[in-house]
Amino acid sequence: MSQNETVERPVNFIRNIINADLDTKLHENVQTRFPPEPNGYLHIGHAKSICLNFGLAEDYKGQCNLRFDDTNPAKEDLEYVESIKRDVSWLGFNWSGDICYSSSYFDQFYNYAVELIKKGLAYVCFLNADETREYRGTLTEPGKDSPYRDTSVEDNLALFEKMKNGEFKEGECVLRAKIDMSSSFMCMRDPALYRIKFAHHHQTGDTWCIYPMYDFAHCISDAIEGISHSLCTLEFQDNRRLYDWVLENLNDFDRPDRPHQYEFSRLNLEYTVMSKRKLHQLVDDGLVEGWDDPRMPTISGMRRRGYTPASIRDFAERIGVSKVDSMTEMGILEAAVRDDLNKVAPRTMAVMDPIKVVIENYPEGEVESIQAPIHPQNEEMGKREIFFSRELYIDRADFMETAPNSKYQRLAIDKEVRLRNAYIIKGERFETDADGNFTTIYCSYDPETLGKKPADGRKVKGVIHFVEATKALPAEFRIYDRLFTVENPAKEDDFEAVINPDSLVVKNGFVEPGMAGSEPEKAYQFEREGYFCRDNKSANQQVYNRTVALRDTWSQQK
RNA sequence: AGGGCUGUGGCCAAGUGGUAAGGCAUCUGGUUUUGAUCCAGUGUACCGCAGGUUCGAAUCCUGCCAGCCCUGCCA
Repeated sequence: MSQNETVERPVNFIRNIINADLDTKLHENVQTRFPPEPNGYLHIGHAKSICLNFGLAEDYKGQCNLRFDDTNPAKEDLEYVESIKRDVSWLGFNWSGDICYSSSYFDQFYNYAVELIKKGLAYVCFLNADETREYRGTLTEPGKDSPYRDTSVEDNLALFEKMKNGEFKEGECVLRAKIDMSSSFMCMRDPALYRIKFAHHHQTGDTWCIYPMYDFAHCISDAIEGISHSLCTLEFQDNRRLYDWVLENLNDFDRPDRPHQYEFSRLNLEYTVMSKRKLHQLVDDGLVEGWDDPRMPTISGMRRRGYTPASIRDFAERIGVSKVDSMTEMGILEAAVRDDLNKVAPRTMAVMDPIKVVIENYPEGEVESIQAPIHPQNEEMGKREIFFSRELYIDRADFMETAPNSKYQRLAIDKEVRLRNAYIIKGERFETDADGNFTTIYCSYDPETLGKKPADGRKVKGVIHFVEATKALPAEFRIYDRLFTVENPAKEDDFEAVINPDSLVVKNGFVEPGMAGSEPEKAYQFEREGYFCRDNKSANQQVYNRTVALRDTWSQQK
């Protein structure tokens, strides 16, 4: 085993390759890169790639670049480069050195294209898009050579220069690699290397009117940056032949330690969509509030929802890396957040669907202060002040007139229950409105049960949460659920038709007064309910987003 | 015979010839002023199927089946 190998992380096929390359001294160190195209917001699938690339660099004491793959100005925008930088930083990763842009290598790409032309390996082709498609052949039939394939090197050089100088119209011609029109790899049938676009580029302005294609730019960018292991997703497996072809035909890069591409499977998560196109569509069609809607699988959405960087990194580690097309259960993501939040989230109580409770034997006008632990398993987090008085709120779900069975542990008439952090109370009677909904529950309390069990030894198993009515702060709760009703919405003809109508349910209730100064994005556990954070877009109001509910083994049992 | 990949318990995923890790989920106990957490325990996995090689195969060979990707001047 290589001494460079670390023991903490789970093994995967990429680590095996790296270990082998280090052992054979093919590479001295590990250099990776995360290469997003700035044409949308990052999502949890990107997070998997970010954690992989940056994680590898960290573990092997190598480096990882953040490189914007900005070769198509028509689709890209500065807004996206800003959001991507923000998301990567938020996840806790530091790119090595300055941010990289493929566009900063445009001069070099141009020169390498000239090198290929001079070697007779590239030519300017005037076939239009339709003709090119016809000439390409099909999956089962070879293509045929372009009539421009045998243009002389001198003419190609001149033509390519004219392309650069804007002497041709958009779409009039492209620079193509001269490879093999009968290759079984479609991407090897004389692929386009450069196309004309009179578009303003967010980095290079109007300097260029020709832009390199992904397959030409990506491998060279990797090589320029000295990337050792270039990791991408499965759909680029065929493209690897072109990646290799380009580098092997360029004098600067035709060497054993040039970058090599390895492909892993992209993340698919149940009940959501991961393609940028579909995510764009949800935003554009107004089906969600925006890229950072807490129901979106985007990094910014998850952040607003209350996910932490630690939980996302842990998730990435838990799902591993392989080449299998897979569909990951939401449960793994949820388990990862719960594990993190359970440790760090201060506990507090919130009543999201309030019913008034009147403690009839409690003195009128009196408000009692109680010190409650901020985290029952972690004394060091200290205490918080909560209140108790004659009037309280409990959650509607915690009261029934009569217990349905012996397992019922909540409040009912003639049944005792513990109020979390406070006294044991007993249901006495109730009032309803005209529709039969409970409006007020009248209870009695046992004054000898604050912080202790009943002296007579009677058992009170149930515990419900509450807030004191006069000091409670009104708050809005946004209860989020899966965005789609089916496991794999991408498979639907119209994925927007299977959006979960209950993916957001808004409730209005109360939180403890101590929540007045709660920070946006900071995780709290509303005891017995779940993990919540103050919405980062509603800073002046008491608005809480539910990150994830507590694990519930009870409601499933019926 | 287009080509490239992949098939290990419900979901992820180790394993690369020596007799199937781990996580999530499930279920069962215990603790508990969160039906949470925590603790302990819990799986007959025909290792896609069928042959073959071998003392021995998830691992090697052959054939088959299934799924995903490839015919953008997108990435």
